[in-house]
Amino acid sequence: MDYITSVSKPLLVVGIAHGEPIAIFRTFIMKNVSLKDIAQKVGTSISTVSFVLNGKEKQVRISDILAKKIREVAKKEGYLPNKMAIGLKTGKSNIVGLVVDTISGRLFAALAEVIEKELDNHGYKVIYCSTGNNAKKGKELIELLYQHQVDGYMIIPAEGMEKEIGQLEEQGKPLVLIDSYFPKLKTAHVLVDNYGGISDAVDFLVKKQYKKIAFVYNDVAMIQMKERKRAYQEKMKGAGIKPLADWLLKVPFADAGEEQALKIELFLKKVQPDAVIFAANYLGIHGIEAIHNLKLKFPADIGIICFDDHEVFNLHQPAITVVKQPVPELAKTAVAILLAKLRKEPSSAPDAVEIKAKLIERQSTR
Amino acid sequence: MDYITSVSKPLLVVGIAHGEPIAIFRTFIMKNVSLKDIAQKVGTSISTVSFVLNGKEKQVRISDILAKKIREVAKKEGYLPNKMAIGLKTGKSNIVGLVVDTISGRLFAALAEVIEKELDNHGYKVIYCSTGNNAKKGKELIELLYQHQVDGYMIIPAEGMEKEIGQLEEQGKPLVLIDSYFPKLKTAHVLVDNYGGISDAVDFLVKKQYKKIAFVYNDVAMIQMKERKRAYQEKMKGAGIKPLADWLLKVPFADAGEEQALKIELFLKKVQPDAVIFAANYLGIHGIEAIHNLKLKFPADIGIICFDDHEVFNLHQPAITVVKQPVPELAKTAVAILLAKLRKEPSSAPDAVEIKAKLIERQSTR
DNA sequence: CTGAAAGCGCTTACAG
DNA sequence: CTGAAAGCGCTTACAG
Repeated sequence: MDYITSVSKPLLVVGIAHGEPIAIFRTFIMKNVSLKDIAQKVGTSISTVSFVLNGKEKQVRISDILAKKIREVAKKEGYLPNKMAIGLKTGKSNIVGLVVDTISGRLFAALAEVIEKELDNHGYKVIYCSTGNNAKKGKELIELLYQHQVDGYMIIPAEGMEKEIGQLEEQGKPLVLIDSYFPKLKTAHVLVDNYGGISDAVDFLVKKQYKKIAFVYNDVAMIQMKERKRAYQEKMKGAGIKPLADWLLKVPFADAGEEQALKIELFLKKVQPDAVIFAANYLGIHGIEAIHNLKLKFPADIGIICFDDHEVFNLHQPAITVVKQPVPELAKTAVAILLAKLRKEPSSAPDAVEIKAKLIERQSTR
Repeated sequence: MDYITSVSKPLLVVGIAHGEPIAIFRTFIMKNVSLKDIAQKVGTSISTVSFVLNGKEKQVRISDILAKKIREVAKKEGYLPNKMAIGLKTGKSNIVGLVVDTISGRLFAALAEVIEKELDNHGYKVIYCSTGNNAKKGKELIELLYQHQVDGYMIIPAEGMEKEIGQLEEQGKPLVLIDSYFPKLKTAHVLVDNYGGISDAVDFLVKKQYKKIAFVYNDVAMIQMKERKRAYQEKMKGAGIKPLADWLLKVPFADAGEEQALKIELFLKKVQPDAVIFAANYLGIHGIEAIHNLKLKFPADIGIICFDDHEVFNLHQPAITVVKQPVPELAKTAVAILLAKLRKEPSSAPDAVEIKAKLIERQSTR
């Protein structure tokens, strides 16, 4: 590790706040203060303290003086309830588990921000976990969340998670899937209108007189990708163009980035399409790399359009035309469904929602 | 919501797995099976079951037959230990809390992936939380993690979290800061060599004969940004160039993206530097927008260099020269420090590490 | 070799 | 108006 430039070993710091008098910190120090401690200090019982601190003093008719005293002491001592104990007792955690495929994906980042904010407004915290599209990890994570008594689940499902998701459902756990679902299960889900999005892309390219339109997708055998592919094939046929088998390129999801770019490069070189649809944003990114490497220019040499937007596409010169997923709407809708389930409301809203994607024309098509 | 395209209300699914016989699911169903249940089924005591399931059968000399039986029943019943109960009893959760500023940032995404994998190898799961650079939220999140008996903390500190971080330290909680730290506290931390990184950038530009080098930074009053600014000022002076006050632009972190781009645009228009250093990657992204809007070309009209890499910079044409943070090394080092603390090892490694950044020349400078 | 019992920190009927 | 007590599901000395 010749990387390390400068190191220093800090002093052992015990109870000292550098530059600050220790007394100030003492007041706010987080100790393991329990209800028992407070009860003793105040000279009352644990139950009374619990009632007051949970705002149930009126129901149980505890005197204002006592209640006030209890609150004061709790504050002074810096009481923080032990969530483990509460969870064990009540079976509730006020936590929602969000399971995603990869944490570095754009979809996740955009989703997470909205979901965290929305759920926070309702008193729920979010735990994130990522499966890396690995079935075993997915199973483990769901079990882990289950063991931690998570109240609700939001899952971007991956291959191989069908069984665990089915089990959560059987248990009646509040659960909503995002971005995909398993057709065999009737789990609540919200996702983009994949079929419609790719249909729009094909229509758009056909109207622009593109003829040889290629389609680059991945090997994730989930409904969202299947729908995109189906839309491509049906719409092409509808336009009177029969796409040859070799106009389609399936890039393994697990391949390294450079490997994917290389495969796309070879594909484009061989097939020489006049336009390409990339069925996922990361494929589009690798596609741009490939096109750069081939020294092709777009839209002059080739037209491109990508399903799902990304910062890169907007900033690129020329900017890339995309089919944009309404990610904030997806997130909000999913949260709304989950909240209804958490509240055990007779969900008035539909439990299976598709939201339209929107084609945004930029400069990567003629 | 005219966005909604098609909706359908699934059947109520209770104990039915569509297309699969119910019996198959029954076997694996996640019930709330407890030690007590297993003890009853086997006809032994809770403690014996606990010992066996925790692999302590040898220590306590439980007969192989009994142990085997217990394991069988546990498996058949789908026993999953209640982590709340374990946590309450042991005070351990096997969870590490990772607190970041924003979850959609590149730094977070790259860090999270490495951290999750490394900690997973050691039996720890990760909970992510984001503060949105809001001091109040930061405080709440640390408290929340504390209440959930998290075993260790990895924190990208933001302004206003000093007190809580000091408290964690006083409590002797395993804790390591990433990307920044508070000079007054001696908390373990690992970050990039900010001073060296910007120094290299200035040297590089000076060597390329740039004279009027501007510096765009933000108002986050944390050490990492202060160091970057200090490096700019000192190195410019060292090169015999006295940067005027108006060569520096401080962009409020809280501003919306377009607002930031606009401020940078006006700044560049007014100051007309021949090169700009952007002190954070998102500033560079807004800077590129601004430069596009001004119809300037780089490197012809202006040279640019950005602290911290981003997908956008590599894919942009021309690609942007950057000072790259060694994010995986940061993450690995931080995890190593934290693990030592979790194991209560007399940390042999240094507790304060700076890792060198690396200048990557691309095409945005002449 | 195995079990009864205490206790982690809470909540919440129940009794007074 | 307030307190004693049971119990959530575990772990772990302790006793036999």
